Amino acid sequence: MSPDFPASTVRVRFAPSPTGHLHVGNARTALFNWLFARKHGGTYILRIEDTDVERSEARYEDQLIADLKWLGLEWDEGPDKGGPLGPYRQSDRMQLYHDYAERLLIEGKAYLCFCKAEDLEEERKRALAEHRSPLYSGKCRALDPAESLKRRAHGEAGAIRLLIPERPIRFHDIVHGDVEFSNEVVSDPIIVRSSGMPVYNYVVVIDDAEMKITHVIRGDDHLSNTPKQVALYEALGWKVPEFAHLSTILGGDRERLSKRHGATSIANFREMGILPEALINYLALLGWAPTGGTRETFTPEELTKEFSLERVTPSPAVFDMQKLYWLNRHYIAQSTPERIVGLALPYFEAARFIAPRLDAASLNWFARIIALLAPSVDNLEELPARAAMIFRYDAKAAIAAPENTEVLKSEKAPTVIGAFARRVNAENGALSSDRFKAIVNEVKTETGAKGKELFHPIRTVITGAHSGPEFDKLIPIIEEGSHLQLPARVLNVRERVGQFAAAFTP
RNA sequence: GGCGCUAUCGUCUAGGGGUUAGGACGUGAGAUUCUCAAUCUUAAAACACGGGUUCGAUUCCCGUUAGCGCUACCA
Repeated sequence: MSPDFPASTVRVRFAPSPTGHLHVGNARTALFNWLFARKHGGTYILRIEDTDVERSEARYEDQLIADLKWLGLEWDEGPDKGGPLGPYRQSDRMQLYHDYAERLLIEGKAYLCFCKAEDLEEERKRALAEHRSPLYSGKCRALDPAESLKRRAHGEAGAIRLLIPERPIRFHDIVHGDVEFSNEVVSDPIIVRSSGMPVYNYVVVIDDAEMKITHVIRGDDHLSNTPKQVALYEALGWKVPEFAHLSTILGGDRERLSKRHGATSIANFREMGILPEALINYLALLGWAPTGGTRETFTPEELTKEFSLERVTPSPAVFDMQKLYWLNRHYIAQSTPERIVGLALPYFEAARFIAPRLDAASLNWFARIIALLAPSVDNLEELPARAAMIFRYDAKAAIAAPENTEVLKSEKAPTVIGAFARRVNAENGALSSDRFKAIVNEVKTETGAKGKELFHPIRTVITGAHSGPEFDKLIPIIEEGSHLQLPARVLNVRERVGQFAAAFTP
């Protein structure tokens, strides 16, 4: 905890650009801001940074808000909620940026620059080619301010540049410690484009200061921008906030996590059936560890209690899907069965295994399938594939499947299948799991097959695969399913055996 | 190119001037099960390299290397 900021005054913000889906890096930044605010009884603000008009879209803002809410990271002030220091969308704050820029101009802390963008680009390229730093020459720095103002009044378009003082810029970062940049590498940055549109590094300072942000917690891709921003705070005579720059999240190849690494947006994880508490828990462990470093599972409340920015690691972290899955399995097991059933339903509807709005009997039956399969999946999206052998049965495909050839070509397979089929056909009514067991025992005695050589062929006949869930629970589910109204009728055991026997020629 | 940030098992990390360098995921083995998955038990697995400082360095300092970021009238 920072001694400079009494608990009640802590104000932090998450400030995404609505230019795409919320991805894991941003979500982790949002989470750490949220945790820090909650921990200190502070205020958590959502601000939309839409100054890049070409890339910003309203639909992304809605998506962002939906993703954040799904994660449970509710904010206290924001564009949808309002608050005392709004508006919370940068496109609604243009007058403010304009006013402060004029003030800086009048006070001589900034100056007008009439250099052409093409010329600057040319200069830049030349500097790079000659292995020099591509810094602004400072040409317009020498212009007479009064003269510049006059030129602007006459319609000449000019950008506004901040005057960087001739001394090193220092600031403190909670995760990186003291950081120092030479003023020579900053060079007078443009704060307002010649079009009148202010740039990010400028508006972020105006907004953070106006919104009384005490701790700027964001990705470390902004670390190199921070000296510009600190210079701006100082030019405006404002208190510089505390910074905490969070490390980058990388993919398995140690490159910055991106779409080609697979699922990276929060929406992706939700769609694949990752529970929000699992994702929150995983994200918290990416770059942070509790005191002692031996505990892995935390509810959001527990995280709030344990969290501290001082324990955030500065080094980049590789995203590990397997560990996320492990946490997801943990939270699936912790969840109520009703919740998992509710979350699983849409996947089965999409697979056309069930129709929307199940009747009570079907729902009850469905819940038993989920109870049987959910404990062993990484995510909910895997469920329909695991349950497919209940809903669909294709004897010919099972016989043709390469992974079954070893089982079906085994010495005892034909006799086991024959003996099993004969007995199942002799049964009347639904096959109970006790009757099933008795039949298997009789087949065992008759054929002398036991263990895998007995069960693998039987399992293949019933499910089309030689591995799967326990028969004890599976047999009743299949039998009862055959009486339900479903998009495609579930075949009972006898029907399966019949179809298999008809198609099977040893 | 310049500047900055980073460096403990494959991965996420704890730790810290003297430790059997701890935990977790994953991996291997065993248990359980007809089987697969899950689960439980268990094992293997790390201080990037080179110089200092020190009685002693993985830990502190400096370099090297590597990775990443910034270097825009993008955010």
